Amino acid sequence: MTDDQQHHDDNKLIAERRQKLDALREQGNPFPNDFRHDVLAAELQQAHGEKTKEELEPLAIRAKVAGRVMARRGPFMVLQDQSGRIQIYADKAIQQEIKHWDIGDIVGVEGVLHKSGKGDLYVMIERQQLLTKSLRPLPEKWHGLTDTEQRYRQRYVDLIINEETRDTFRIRAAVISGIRQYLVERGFYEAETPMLQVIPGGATARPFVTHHNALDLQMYMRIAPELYLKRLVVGGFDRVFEINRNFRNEGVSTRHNPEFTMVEFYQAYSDYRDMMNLTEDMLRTVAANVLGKTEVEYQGESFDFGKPFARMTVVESILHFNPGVTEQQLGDIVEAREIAKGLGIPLKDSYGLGKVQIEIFEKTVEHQLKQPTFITEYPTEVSPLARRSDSNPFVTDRFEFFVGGREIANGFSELNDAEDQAERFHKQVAEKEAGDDEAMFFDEDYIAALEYGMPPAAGEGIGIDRLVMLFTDSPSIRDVILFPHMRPLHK
RNA sequence: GGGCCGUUAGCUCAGCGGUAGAGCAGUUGGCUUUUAACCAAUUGGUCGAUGGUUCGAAUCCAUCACGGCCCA
Repeated sequence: MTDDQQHHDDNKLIAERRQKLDALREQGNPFPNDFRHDVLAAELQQAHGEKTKEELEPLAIRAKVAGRVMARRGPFMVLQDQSGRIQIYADKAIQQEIKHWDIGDIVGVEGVLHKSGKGDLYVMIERQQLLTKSLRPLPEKWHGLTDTEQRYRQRYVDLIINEETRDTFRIRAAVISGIRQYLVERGFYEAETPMLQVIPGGATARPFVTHHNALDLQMYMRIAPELYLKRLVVGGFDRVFEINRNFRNEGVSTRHNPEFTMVEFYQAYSDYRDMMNLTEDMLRTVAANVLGKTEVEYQGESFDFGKPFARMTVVESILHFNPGVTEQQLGDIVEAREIAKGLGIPLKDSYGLGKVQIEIFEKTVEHQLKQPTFITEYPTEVSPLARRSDSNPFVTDRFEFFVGGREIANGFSELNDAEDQAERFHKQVAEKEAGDDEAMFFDEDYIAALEYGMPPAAGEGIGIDRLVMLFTDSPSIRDVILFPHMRPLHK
């Protein structure tokens, strides 16, 4: 596209700004990079916001601030930097000099800090520099950018204009660093395991398929880091974790994005009960540190991370939320199938009792688990990587964690019996061959690792996105992912 | 994949068969310690796209695109 066409395509607002930029070019480089701020807006507000005008004036505090012009109010402008906002004031002479500044421009300003009659801090401009000309007009100052599609497609605009969006991603960053700090303080090593895998393992899900040209090899985007992290436990990393993306080739919804962030961690010489205790303490700690409290307000409901989390088994929870159902019925494959059919759950012939129970659980219990709740004793049939319960081989030493009716975490005592693991893989392969494209592959090397011996261990994965949704009162997972996936626009 | 809803100025939205509108932003001027600053004037549009119905379509119908919510 030629310059002429480019200019022709601009609307009038952009064309006007482009003319100002052209004028700046004639005077020199319009994109200088020699201004250095020495303080952030929020630092000024925090240090001096409470001072009276009389207290502040004699101090004659000098400040260099830089940021984006967000509003104009007579001789004042509002500057926004990463930390917050500060006003700047231009006398008549300076006003003439900065007449070409537009809302959205990035500027640097130096002067003395003052307080206005109404009690707001401002920097009285002595020297000023336009650092970057903004060519596109920002959305409206009062309503901000509300169009969901544009907020997701142009997140940078959303971040400039909507403070709630900035807050959401600040909290996200704080949650991730809080979890990282919690684990590191307890002796966990952070690891990075392959995102490109030849055998996608560690979960039952449809993977993304890709191709490595040089090796001429079909590869998969990982669906979980689990099997690699447990190889590290075999290798002697008794406490290890990874915070990174998983990819699952599934639909998108308010709760699902094809790539999402998990923290997975493994701890040798511990079991699933230790993991539940750790989870409870970690989430309580992170909530307190990030939110300043342990009650979480979410979409009109309140969830209390301060109280001990409820714990019940899969069967107990089904009985609790289905008063007409008895434990005997749930334990019988024929009767359990009848119950599921009565609930309108489609069943495959291949489903065993454990799978049927979980279908009933997901349909009738999951969405009702509002307050923080651990559900334990998941059937072995649906837990191909978890250790069987010593007292009841039908179930595993596994739990899932729910808040607000959503699964947030999944953990278990690890299966470290190589022969049992091989058998479970064989079952998965049989299911895959029967048409279940979510079933697992047989991972020979993982079996080999277990044959070297993995210490008794437990591990867990926590869905970061869903946790951040809770902590930021976000109704959609897309609100907590900076650049959620969208269909490309044509042309 | 199915159902419902949406797409109009840079942004937020009215208009729902008869000349395309408002607020903010922009431009010009005034004011000059403002707080969604204010006052006056003013610019700005393939009404998502393509077909159709009609004397006449932003408006009704169909198809498509993109998005949202709910369901599978």
